[in-house]
Amino acid sequence: MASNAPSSASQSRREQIVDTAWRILNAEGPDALTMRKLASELGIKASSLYKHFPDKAAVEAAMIDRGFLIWGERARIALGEPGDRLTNVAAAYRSLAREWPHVYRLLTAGELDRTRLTPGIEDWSGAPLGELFADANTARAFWAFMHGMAIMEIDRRFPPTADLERAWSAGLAAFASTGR
Amino acid sequence: MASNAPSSASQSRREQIVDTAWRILNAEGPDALTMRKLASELGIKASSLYKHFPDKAAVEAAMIDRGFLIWGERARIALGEPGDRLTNVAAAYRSLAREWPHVYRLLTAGELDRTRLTPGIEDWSGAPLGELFADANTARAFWAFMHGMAIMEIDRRFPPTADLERAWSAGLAAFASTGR
DNA sequence: GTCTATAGTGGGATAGAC
DNA sequence: GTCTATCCCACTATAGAC
Repeated sequence: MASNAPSSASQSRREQIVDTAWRILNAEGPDALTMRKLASELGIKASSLYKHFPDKAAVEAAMIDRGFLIWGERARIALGEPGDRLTNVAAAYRSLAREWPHVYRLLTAGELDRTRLTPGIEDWSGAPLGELFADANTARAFWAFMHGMAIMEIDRRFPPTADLERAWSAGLAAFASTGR
Repeated sequence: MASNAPSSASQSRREQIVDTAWRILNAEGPDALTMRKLASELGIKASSLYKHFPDKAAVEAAMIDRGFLIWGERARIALGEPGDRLTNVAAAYRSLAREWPHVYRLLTAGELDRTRLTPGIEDWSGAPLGELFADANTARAFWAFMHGMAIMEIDRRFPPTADLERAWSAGLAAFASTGR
């Protein structure tokens, strides 16, 4: 799978910072993502970061922006692929969570300060789900199912003996038989 | 609804501490739950807490134990009530999250250090869900649906215009038509 | 845009007396 | 079981020089 998180083309300093923050969060988790560590990985001092971002929350918001962008792109790709669209979107969603579990939690856990995000990005990233069902309520229920499966998998909340492929299939079967 | 979190009978000091921690977490969120604050609400000094719990994580584990106990009790009550069992269990689950959102997050978000919990409490609390479906995989999918709905509601991830009652109903309808 | 230096905050936890 | 006193840590953020 092509990883579209760390772009390798020439980047602005801001993009470099977000890339590095993404990498740290992914590799070592949220406690490791400090302004000191972030600066250190970039070879500068923490105080220098404040020339590029007003505060730490702004760095995190930029990561969330990027995450929503990636999800929206992948969801649209999944809709265009051959086969069952529900299955394809679910597979794309799950693989995102498994690929970047810490980033996935940053994107989805807790309340969201939408004033710091690119306007409309959240709706844009979720729009493909609306195309899967005739009814918006069913689309939301399906979204909740996918998120529940994804977050419980990466948080290891299912019993170790659980067969998650089959659990996904069971949920997909339930929603497949509903108003589409 | 009877609130069974803060017991009012005579309590051990440990129980008093867990009660108070539960109340603080609920009222002010996780950042407010510090050992200093917890002690202050009890009228003692933070250092005294360490005579009752080895560290802060042990206090949190005791809260999680209590949360699982409450959920297991309520789920069993819901199974015994008249009407559709799927609907009743879902309503009990949702009301738990809405009643104590911060505690709900403590119970369900992130990885869980099971070595600190009462052995078996997690399985015991989740067992009633297994009785709702013939297939364990469908039960897990339904669990994920409920958790997704609950956490996204308290984290305010649905659009403000969303009708959550109808989204719950749509999901319940999907699972109702599946192998029971 | 980077540095040095530092302010300011708050937290978890321990030692030892009573 | 509670206290006082204290340690030690880590973090975000700012001021001002270069």
